[in-house]
Amino acid sequence: MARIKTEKNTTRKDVIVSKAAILFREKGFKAASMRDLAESVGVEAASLYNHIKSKTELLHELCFSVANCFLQKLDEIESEPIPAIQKIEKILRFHIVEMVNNYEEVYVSDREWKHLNDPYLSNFQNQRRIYRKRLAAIIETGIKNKEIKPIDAATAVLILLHAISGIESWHRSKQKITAAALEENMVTILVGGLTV
Amino acid sequence: MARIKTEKNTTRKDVIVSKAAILFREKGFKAASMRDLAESVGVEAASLYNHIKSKTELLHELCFSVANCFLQKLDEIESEPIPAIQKIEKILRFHIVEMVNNYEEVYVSDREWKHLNDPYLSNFQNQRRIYRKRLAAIIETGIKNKEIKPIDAATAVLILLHAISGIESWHRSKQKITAAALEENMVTILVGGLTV
DNA sequence: ATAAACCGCTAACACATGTTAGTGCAAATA
DNA sequence: TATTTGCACTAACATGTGTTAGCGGTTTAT
Repeated sequence: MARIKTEKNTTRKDVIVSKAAILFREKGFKAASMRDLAESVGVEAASLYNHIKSKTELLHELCFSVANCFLQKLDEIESEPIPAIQKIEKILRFHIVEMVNNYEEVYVSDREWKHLNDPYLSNFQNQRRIYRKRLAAIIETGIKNKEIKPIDAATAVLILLHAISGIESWHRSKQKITAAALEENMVTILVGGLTV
Repeated sequence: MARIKTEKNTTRKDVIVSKAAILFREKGFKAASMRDLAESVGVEAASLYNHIKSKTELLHELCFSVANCFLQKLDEIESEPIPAIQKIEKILRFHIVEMVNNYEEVYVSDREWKHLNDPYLSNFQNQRRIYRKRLAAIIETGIKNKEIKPIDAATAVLILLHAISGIESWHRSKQKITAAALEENMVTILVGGLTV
């Protein structure tokens, strides 16, 4: 009957959500059972329900906390008075750092959102669509200003975002280069690929 | 008691595998049930087992047929007497075309292989690792020959492969540019990003 | 110290899952 | 035509699933 151990400023629910992220990443949302999660938290499955409403609630929390984090940063960067290509680079770096540091959450948000239920699902998809449109708009500005090659902006966004999700492979690989080196390499290739 | 309809030179198993690809892509392997699959084939769930051994067998078939296809092409391109950067471009174009044309299969192979069981799982992971090493070797040759920027080859591979898997978004999007335009844009950005 | 809130437990549920057994019709083969 | 094989069906099973009910102890607040 040992309680879930919490560190300072974290609720027991936080602990569960964060263990869920790890589990959902490694097995996928559907394949991860509440009994698995319970075991990794150190408790019986039914006990989880003293803290959460349902399994999907865990997915909501993960998906939307990640989405909000990126949206907020985009707001910030969009309003800075710098060239478009620098905005793109900043956003790219932020994505990379987030993917490196909050791997589990970001990965789950990226790959498992399909299993959200409406209305969360449509909501999430909308947010995502709008986010990409805003990125595309920045790129188009850069193209107008001759900072960026005249390419299809939507395609560029697609490449950027998916390349970032490739950091998953870096996380899993044995001989990792440092996170900083990874970041520089990615920026070199991707920003280099966009720049005129 | 209507039989599964087959077209010329396709077995009933082929029909099942190919419906499975569609289903696995849209719901994920775990979330797609044999009853779902049966319905999409137009038959009762139990009837599927007259043609296949198990649900995972479907995943084997999909994953390894895609993997073999790419391996074979790599063999071919590797032995051509052309500069490294051109080899990379050729492979990239091949990946793009495959992802555009055999979307379901390639996507499933890329995202759902986690749910394979040993020994298939280790096998697949090995093939994948080796494939990436071979791509990295080509890039390293290109770096030595001053065709390609001095970047970390493994990171470049990771970006290339994941960028390609982003074609998923293109498939889903409403206002698609043409497949040919997509290919050119991707090559411009990615090969451009690698080239010195 | 007493009351109240918290929280982990056992037991159980309703249901979906992959899969097997066995039956009988229809197609292919002889 | 006769026979064998192919194949779809119904029924069922064993297991894993998310989740609820209700008990009793522990921590927190009064």
